[in-house]
Amino acid sequence: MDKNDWRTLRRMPLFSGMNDAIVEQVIGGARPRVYEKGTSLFTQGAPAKAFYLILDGWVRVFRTTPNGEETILSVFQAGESFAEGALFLHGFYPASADTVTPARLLAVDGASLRRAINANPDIAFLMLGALSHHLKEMIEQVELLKSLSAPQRLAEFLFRLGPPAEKSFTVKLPFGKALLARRLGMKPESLSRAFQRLQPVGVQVERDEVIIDDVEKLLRFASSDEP
Amino acid sequence: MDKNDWRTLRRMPLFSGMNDAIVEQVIGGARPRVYEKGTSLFTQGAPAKAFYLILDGWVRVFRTTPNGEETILSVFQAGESFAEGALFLHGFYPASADTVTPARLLAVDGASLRRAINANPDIAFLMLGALSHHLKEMIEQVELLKSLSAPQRLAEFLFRLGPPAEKSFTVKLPFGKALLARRLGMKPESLSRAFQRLQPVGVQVERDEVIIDDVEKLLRFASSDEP
DNA sequence: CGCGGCGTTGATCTCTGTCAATACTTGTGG
DNA sequence: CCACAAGTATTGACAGAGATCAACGCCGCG
Repeated sequence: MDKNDWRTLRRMPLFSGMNDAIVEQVIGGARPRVYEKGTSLFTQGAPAKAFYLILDGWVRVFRTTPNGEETILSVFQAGESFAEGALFLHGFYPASADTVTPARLLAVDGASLRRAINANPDIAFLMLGALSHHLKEMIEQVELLKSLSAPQRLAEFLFRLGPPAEKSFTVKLPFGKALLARRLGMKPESLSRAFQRLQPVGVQVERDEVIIDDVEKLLRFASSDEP
Repeated sequence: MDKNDWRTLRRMPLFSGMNDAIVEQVIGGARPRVYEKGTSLFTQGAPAKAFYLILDGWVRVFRTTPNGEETILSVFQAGESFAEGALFLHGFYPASADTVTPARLLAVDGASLRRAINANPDIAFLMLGALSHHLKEMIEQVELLKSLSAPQRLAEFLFRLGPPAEKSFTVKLPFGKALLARRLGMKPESLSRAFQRLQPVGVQVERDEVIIDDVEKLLRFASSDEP
């Protein structure tokens, strides 16, 4: 774990503005481990052992429905943490997770996290903050699913991808379109069509490069009732 | 606050199996207050002052979309708590809430909750548990929205409404059908039709009374890929 | 009795999933 | 280096789900 890793950790929402001492107390003796693409980290229903901090790569969290399909709940990247909640539930992971790229992760043991919280109540507030953040994200996802059309959800997603307060910008899609489609609650075919629908609003796609001409216009489309 | 109220509190998921001393530390000096139907408790974007415990009645949590519509996120009943997360976010409620029936609530001040946590770390674990629980609920809602049809979501909901391990049962719908429809992410018209679709699976509706003939069959319908 | 809120029903239209065919990309082995 | 195979993305035709708009029925209430 080098200097860069520590910077990544310090910048994580989980540790918002805390010093290295706190970070060290939380991660305890955890050492970074490398996972190859497609490695399963934990499975829905398995005993909850740890939560994870991402140093590098992308991770996908999903649920397997009774009839065997996978529903993507979220996709996390370097600098984010996940599965904190599982440790305070009733002992079992409520979802599964695996890596979608090669990844380097820190797995923090549940028992040692509890010890850290007891030793230093500040850490409790960090965890409460992280959980609240995840909760807010899920709340927003529910709102989007219930109130917006597929192209509008895509517009929302692209908007959040861009730098704040830019009139126009270019981004590389963070992960494959098949995964993106399911993350947004639609089929890959619908994602293709959603991109087409966004052309009149100033969105161009080439491979995994997306050009947004007019953020204003994009946002107006996302929140209009006339799709 | 009478004996009954204390029993309600002790049974809340938030306080799972804790004694009155803990309950008292959490609620601090909060006194129950009566709200008439339709009273707003807090609004999206307002400074987060408190979280709530429901002693009586029903509460609806929703977000107002940019174009003015309301999306229902959850509906809570007596014995449940909500808005804990807002206190650990960045100072603002991410959603609005109001009462859908006359209600009696306990509002626990954010500042005093923080003091309680610092005084007794056990309380931190209670709050972490409550937040994890809410997060899990939202996760499940996302899964249902992404993977099931409207009638299937209704079937799921009815199933959870019933007593565990009964072959057949009758329930009164907990709230109006218009609200139920939006809670399930559909329009009232679609809810009517969803109920019709459930007749062949042994579901009969009369007013707000629902009869489930065969729970097994209902569940099979909810998790089949042939709607 | 008539009125207003709530729920249902019907007709229609749009969106999204499905199925199938076709590029295009990437990787592999000859 | 090329040919081929496999995975990934797009496109088209179609069917079904759900939204929308409008009308009607049903209660409860003044």
